[in-house]
Amino acid sequence: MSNTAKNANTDANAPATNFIRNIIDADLAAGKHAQRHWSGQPGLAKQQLDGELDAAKIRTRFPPEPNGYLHFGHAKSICLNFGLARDYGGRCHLRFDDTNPEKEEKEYVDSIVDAVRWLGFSWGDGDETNLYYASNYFDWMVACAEYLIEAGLAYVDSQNAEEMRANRGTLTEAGKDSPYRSRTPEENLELFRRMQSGEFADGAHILRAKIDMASPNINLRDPAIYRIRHATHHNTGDKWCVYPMYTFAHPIEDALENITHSICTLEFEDQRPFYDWLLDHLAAGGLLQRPVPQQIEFSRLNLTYVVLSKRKLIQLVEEKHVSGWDDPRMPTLVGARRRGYTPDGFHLFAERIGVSKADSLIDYALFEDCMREVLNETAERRVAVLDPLKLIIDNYPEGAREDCFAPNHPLKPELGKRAMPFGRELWIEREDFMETPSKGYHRLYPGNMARLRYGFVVKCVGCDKDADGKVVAVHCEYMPDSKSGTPGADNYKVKGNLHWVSAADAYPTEVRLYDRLFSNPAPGSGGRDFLDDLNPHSIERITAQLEPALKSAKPDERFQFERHGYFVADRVDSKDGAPVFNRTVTLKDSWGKTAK
RNA sequence: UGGGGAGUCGCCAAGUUGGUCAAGGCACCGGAUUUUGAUUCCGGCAUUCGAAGGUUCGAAUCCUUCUUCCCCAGCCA
Repeated sequence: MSNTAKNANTDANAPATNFIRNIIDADLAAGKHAQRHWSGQPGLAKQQLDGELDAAKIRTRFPPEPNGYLHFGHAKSICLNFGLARDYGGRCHLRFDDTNPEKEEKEYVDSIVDAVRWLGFSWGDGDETNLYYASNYFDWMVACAEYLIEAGLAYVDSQNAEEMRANRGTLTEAGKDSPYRSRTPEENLELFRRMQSGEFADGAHILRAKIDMASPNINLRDPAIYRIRHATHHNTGDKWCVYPMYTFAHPIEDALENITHSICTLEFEDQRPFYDWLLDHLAAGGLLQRPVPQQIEFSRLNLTYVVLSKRKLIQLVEEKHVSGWDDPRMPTLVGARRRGYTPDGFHLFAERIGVSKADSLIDYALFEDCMREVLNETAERRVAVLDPLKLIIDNYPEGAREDCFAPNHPLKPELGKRAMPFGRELWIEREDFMETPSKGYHRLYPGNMARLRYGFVVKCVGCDKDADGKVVAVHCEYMPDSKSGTPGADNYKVKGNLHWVSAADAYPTEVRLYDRLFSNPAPGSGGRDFLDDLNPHSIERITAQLEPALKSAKPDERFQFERHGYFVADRVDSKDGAPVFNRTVTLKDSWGKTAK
């Protein structure tokens, strides 16, 4: 058969193919990167060439700016970059792109390291390698800048910001050359050195690449590459008062680190010509090793019912629409962790959404389904009554108690069973009783039989109501020979199956029922303020009655509360022996859909 | 009006050397199993690939025109 390619594509275990993998496959086949040398550390060509051939087949990198918390969009990029390195026998570097001292903080560095680790990735051998900072490359970057100056490819401009903007032209009109554009290399070098020495105020001068002020691509109209900033940097302190721009710094960072495939989002596509221009000149000058890295762009993640823009996320936190960056409703990784979402769920999600260059809006249901899929496999089952209604078994002896046994995981009998105390008075869900049942309802209603899961079959005989007509207790009679696990228990054929908790043994505690933060699939669409689309019911705090075993749940421990969904013991608010729970995601509910 | 990208089922997304190729997932709709109305399991779900022309024996894949959407005028990244 000659259709192995086809079969590879239909193999469920094969990683999904995408345009980036196609590029890498082709590069590998051509041996494009096979001759790169690697000294074990980032460095200029001279240093790298002294090293061995790079053992890493490819090198990718995840390059966050440490100026905020990572969110779901970053998770996509992390899974992509680290996943590619893993699958191709390569390395993925964690690199902090910290070239702007005014925005970046150490605190964010730590939280980003945590988040990437939480997702299950590591960047080197023993985590001590391949964790880099762009700010550690400043000496090399200055060398690159000075090379450009000497080669007549960069100049110091002394226009102020407004003049520069005015002379940049517009989308349809060419820009005008700066009056300082023709300074000699000697003059430029001297000025650039004086910029470095701290002689000038912020904004007095700026180093620009000398390309073409009439380029139809605005990014090529002599882009700024080095600016004066008298600011303390989180990593380099006060060593520098000039800092490179992203445009200039990023390609060099990639090249110094032997990155083969520099993957970024679509908005950087226009900058690729400069990326290539820069690296080609620096390689031609012998500063950087060839082949130089290749920038590849993919479309960023958009999710229904979610906002991912940094500005909006900050606004949610600062205006207290959420409790903080780690609010379980936030699409941040710290929020996801508190919510109970799992790293494996993110991996699955990243795999399923794929990678392409088309603008996309992923259905949040897909994300939730991924989480359910891994949680269904991994989470132990427990019982919780979220909206308690008293069930009294009239024919069960007062004061009597016995144990019922429930499997911890229906798919994994090896996880054993646990005892659940059973007694005359139980808590059941209010919605598991209807005085006058709707069509198709097969739980408790007068005259109907249903099984108390893992316990007995009971027959509903009536209910008690208060003065307002509200049901306050349900009465039933149990069938003593129907106990789950005993011979003959299956003689009773009932459709209804409800969960319950012994009232005398229950552990009452707070449970937060989280739902989507926004009620509109596209928050803020149609010109509305996105805050107007906030879902007023995104959190509901209730006191639930849980089975006693749940009292010893540890923070971050995840469970399926049967018939409800997946819950996690909150890592922040749980006390020892007194956990509170967050709902991660509900179970699918085909009845709830049709019944309402 | 300049430049750069993208338009394949409700949502993603394979396919891009033209020939049973319209994969797969989510959603949805059936039906079977089920002590979670969950899971699992079967089955259904694009004569059509933004539109219109053209080339060809044959096109989602080539050509032409048109159209819609996204990004770019920070000394942010």
